[in-house]
Amino acid sequence: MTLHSTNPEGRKPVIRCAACPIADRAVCSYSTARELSLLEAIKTYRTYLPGDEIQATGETAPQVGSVVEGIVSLSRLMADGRRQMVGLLFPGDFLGRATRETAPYDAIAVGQVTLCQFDRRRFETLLRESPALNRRLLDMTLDELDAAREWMVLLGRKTAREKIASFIALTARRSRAPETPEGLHIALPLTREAMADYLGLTIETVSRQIGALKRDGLIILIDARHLVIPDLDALGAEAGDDVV
Amino acid sequence: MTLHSTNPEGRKPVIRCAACPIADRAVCSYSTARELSLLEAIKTYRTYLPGDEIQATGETAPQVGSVVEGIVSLSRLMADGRRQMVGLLFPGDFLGRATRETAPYDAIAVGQVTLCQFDRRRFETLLRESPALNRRLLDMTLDELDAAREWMVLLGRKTAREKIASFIALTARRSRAPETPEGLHIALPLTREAMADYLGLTIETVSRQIGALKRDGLIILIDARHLVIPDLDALGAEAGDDVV
DNA sequence: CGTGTCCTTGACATGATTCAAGGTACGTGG
DNA sequence: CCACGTACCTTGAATCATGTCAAGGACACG
Repeated sequence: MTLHSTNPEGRKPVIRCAACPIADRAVCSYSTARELSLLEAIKTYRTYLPGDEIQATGETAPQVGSVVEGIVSLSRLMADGRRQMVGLLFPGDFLGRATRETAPYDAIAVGQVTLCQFDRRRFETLLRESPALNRRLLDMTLDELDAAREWMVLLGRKTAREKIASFIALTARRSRAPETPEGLHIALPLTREAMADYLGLTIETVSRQIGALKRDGLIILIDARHLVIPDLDALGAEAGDDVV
Repeated sequence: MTLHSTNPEGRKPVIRCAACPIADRAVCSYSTARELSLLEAIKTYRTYLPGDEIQATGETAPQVGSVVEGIVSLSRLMADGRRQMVGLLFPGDFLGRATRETAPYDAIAVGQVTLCQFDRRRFETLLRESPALNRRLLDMTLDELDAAREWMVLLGRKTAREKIASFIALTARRSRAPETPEGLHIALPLTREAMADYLGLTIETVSRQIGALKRDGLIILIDARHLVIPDLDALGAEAGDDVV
């Protein structure tokens, strides 16, 4: 089945697990070769275009799976249109909840996304028999919980400037940024609007605070979505985190 | 943590699991009688006084366990003294992480607290062999993650008035409040300061918004810590949540 | 009583939002 | 190839919600 459509959205040929780029971080990373072959038998790949809604609030998802490429945002929309992002999934992260049918937030593709998906019920069956999958899922959920709690501190107590500095520092950590003589070169994966929704700000405030960090020499803007961090420690100091 | 021999802080006689008030909600609620007897063999009870630090940020906890009575707050303290609460544990909730040695936040007793504790390493041994415990822990962690994400929406996007209304409505839901002819009668478990830390506000703003809800007839204050909700739906409408 | 903790209220300051305008980059159709 | 539309981003001025600072009240406890 090596048929590609012109549209990048849709099903894709299955990659062998042995060659999977996220094999060391994904939900299957504790699994034995035998278990991998069971997973391999039920997995399908699927790609989404930027802005595609992968799953809507309250919608029953027939599939769960791992993010292989790209970034997925999880966000909650209030009745009057206010939106708050509640999570950002990077490659290796798990999307969907094996033991729940629905999720109380929207999953939206940020940029182009490839997922390695499993039928939810078949995955759940495997889960019931596999301590390795169970344990891995628990560990990943604990990591997500830690990340959510760290974000609660940011949302509840940090200033706009600290929020922006935190986000840029986080991006630098998450994307192995190439180091040049001038500093770390990073690409911002989100639009100003998505950043605002992640940080609990408006897009104007995001724009102004990025401008302020630039004026203060903490970042060097190449264009709206690319920048250089001359001194990551100095930027981190603006983020208001105590040493962890 | 010093162990006082004087009541009420310290070790307590072990209650039989069969008579446990949180048996239906705790981490052991999926377990068979046989497994319960294994847990019973390693459990100890311990009580804490209001304000006691049950576990400090980064401190290695030799014990994990369930909240039996009282409320435990989880909070993060920033270097300059700003504090953000990142979770509230009610009876039945699990404190501590079986697969991690430390936690990045302080656990503090709100009011008097009784815990049913297990030695972390022995608990982990049981966990490795028990699908029921594993599954229950995963489900509870997913619930905590949902709660954390709901709180992110509150912290990032709600107004002070919505935050207060949300908190009072949450308290009404969590504590089976007695219904009187005038409405639901509830006790606020937190001081103004703790509410402020939970909601990402200052204590003055908390106090003013409670006053505003009172003036608008949405709540009737009995004293600073006790109030009546004449119409929970009306209060809920102030909380800014869409129907869930 | 006096002292400490918790809570409330007022006056004022300020950080972030809102409203408004314009700029840049990019793709599409004429 | 250019004009146009659209999405994304920036900037300024005014407003407003919330924080800050300050004072005092209520209550419990020794």
